[in-house]
Amino acid sequence: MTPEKKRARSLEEKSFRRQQILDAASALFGEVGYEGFSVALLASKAGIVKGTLYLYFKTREEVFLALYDQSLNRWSEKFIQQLPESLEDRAFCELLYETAFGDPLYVPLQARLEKVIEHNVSLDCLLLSKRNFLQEVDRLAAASADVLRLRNEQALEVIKTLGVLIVGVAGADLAPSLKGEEIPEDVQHLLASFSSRPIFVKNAERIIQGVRSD
Amino acid sequence: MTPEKKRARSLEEKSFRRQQILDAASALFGEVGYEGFSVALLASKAGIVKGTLYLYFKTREEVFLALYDQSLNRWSEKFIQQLPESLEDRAFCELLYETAFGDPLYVPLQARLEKVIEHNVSLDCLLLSKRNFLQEVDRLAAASADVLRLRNEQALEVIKTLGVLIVGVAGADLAPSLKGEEIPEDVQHLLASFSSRPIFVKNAERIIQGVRSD
DNA sequence: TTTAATAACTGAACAGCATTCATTTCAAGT
DNA sequence: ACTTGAAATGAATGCTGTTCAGTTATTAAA
Repeated sequence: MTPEKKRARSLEEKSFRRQQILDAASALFGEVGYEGFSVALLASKAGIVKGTLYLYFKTREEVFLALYDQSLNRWSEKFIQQLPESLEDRAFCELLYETAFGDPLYVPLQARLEKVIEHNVSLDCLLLSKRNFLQEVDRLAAASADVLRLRNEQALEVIKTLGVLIVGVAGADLAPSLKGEEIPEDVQHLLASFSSRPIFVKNAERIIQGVRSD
Repeated sequence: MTPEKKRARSLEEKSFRRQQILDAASALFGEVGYEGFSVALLASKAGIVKGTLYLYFKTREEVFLALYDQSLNRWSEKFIQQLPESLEDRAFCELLYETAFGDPLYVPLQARLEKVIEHNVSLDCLLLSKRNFLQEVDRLAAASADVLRLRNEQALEVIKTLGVLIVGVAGADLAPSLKGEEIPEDVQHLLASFSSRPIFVKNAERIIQGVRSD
């Protein structure tokens, strides 16, 4: 748990310690999820005490925001890297879905970003995050424009809209907490009809086609 | 604050008291929003003490869930009632957006439903809520089928998908907490380009057209 | 090598939260 | 008037994120 006990004096050491905390947070999130997450657990996982955490992050939510920024960049990178030269709309949507939902942090954090995380964060952090977001959207749009044979402006609209759709379908799937429960037939059927993957893929396709034919 | 001090003995009186609490919760939510909401405030607003609240709701989130169920029914009712005999796709989407976002509770609660509220709620309450949801979706679909000249199955898909889109765009608008802050030009521009209304209307239209031409 | 200054780090304390439960209080039935 | 059962209470509990006066490791100076 505590690979480094030395104090962080230089800027380098400090940002290394900061990243250590974020790595611990990432691991903890994977174990207990958003709801089970606590500052006490994070501190213990990172091998420091709670007080030290607040030297590196002003609030618990700033940890999540930093985690979100990293997860967005990681996903964006991976998605762009996997994009072939050309792709059918359908396959494009499937790849986007798989890579986004494949990331252990991106979708859970994106889904809670505006309504939960951003609510307890300094303006500085928020602006930093928004600018990073803007940059990644631009990168994604530029990469997608070629693949989908769209003008850059159109690709930008596609990326923005599919981001919105991701958030929308993120809530659709059954909460893991209910996985073991006894759920009656009718409700089980309802939940199945809201399965996120087909909803996303089908409608993402419709949106791309809509943008293309404008 | 305390219009009724008498004890609730009969089932009627109890469900009346329950509704009193929900009304107080609704008013409180309007004043302080989701983040500012607390059980202590709610109790004081309802003219009872915290302990009494827990005779009527097992958890804080069950209050929100009950509030959500009512808001869904209220919005659905209002939307259906305002539907004319026939409507262009665009106007249909606009009406849906206006009525949904016009309700003071529906969108804020729907946006937090799966990722926050449902997390601390008994299975009974959850099933009740899901069944109510299913029923309202069916009502909405039936009413929309005529108006949009779609088969019932198609209308069902449209309603389900637009619900997802509502959740997606719900996070898009600027948090009210930042309304007064000094936000730089570039970020302001970014946020403006994510304004929920045009995104919803435009893409809802595309989705309806997609469903129609399947 | 000893001393002084700096700031990273600590951990106890705090205020606020949702939730619980032994006790009190009230209204209906006898 | 008395008994009874359940509604209502409010103090207590255990948890939360956050703060800060004090401690200690580290570097720079003497």
